[in-house]
Amino acid sequence: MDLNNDQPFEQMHFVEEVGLMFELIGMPRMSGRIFGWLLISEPPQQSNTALAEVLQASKGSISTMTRFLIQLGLVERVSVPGDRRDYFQIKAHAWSQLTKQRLVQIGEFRKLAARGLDLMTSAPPQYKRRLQEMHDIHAFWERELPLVDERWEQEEAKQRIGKDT
Amino acid sequence: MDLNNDQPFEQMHFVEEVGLMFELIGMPRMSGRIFGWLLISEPPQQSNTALAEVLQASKGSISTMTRFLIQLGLVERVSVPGDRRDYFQIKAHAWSQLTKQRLVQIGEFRKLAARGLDLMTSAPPQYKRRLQEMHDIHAFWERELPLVDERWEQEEAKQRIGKDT
DNA sequence: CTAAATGTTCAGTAAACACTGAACATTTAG
DNA sequence: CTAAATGTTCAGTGTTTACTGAACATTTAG
Repeated sequence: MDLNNDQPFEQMHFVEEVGLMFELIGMPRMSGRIFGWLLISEPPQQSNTALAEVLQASKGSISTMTRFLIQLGLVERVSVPGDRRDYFQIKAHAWSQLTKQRLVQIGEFRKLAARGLDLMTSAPPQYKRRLQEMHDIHAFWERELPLVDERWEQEEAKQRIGKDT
Repeated sequence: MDLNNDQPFEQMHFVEEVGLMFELIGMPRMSGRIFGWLLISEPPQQSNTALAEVLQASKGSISTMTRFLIQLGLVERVSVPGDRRDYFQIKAHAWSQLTKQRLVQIGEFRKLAARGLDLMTSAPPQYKRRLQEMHDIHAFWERELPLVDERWEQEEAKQRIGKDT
């Protein structure tokens, strides 16, 4: 393990754990490390160069992965007048973005089930149940997910009252 | 592309699409192919040998991936008296199983956020917002997901009335 | 018993993927 | 203009992962 940097061990451990978590859900570990560091860094804005140094990673990797995180909607690029460096920070409502992504996935699964049913029009009804269930549950979540997400946003807005912005 | 089997092109295309979908969500493509075929096969029960033949895959791969699907709770093994082959079929309520898996993941994210907040006890409050939001939204989903899932099971039970089992 | 059929395990291989580091592009300062 | 700083792209490399095929185990049939 290369600990040739001056970050407290616990912070780097946290970063590594977020990396492993991201890997678990099918994303590059390095994207998780970046996200992890952006969760705890002070200040929350960090430059490409700073990230490369803290995470002991190549510029190329950082560049690719920050773009990946931006594309996911989890991170945003911020620039400061008179400073040509780009800074990155966690996007507000990053997690709702992920929910929206998930919604697309659910839609794909529903469509796939529908296409499967098309292939089985002449099959006995009990053979179609598997696909029918797959179709119906995804159609159900496609309806419900946005409603729950909306409730979250209302609840969050309520909490923010009295805590300024 | 090896089409050295007598399955209609459209069925194999469907199988391949399910394979790609599984890959997209971080699972082995072959596990998706097996699941895809089990969605449309007639009958819904298929033996290890039959799967290997239809999908043009090795016995080893099929053996490993069926166990993987069983472990996920998506597929179950069924045996027939007087037939020593094992058969596999899609499990009823397979998708609710996946929801339960997802719930565990959400819990892990919430805990991770909590651990992050522990590292920042002495940081200025506005720096803690990122982690606070991460924590709160996951705690929210941890409460809501089981409720929505329960509603689905009720709705499904309603639909089954009049359609026998 | 042997032979055939079914299934699992695992070492080795092939393919996919993350990551590095160098070359290149662009901007800013002087 | 040049030099330094920042950022991107991409070919090559190393690692991880999926997959194959062979050896082995187990069951059934004859």
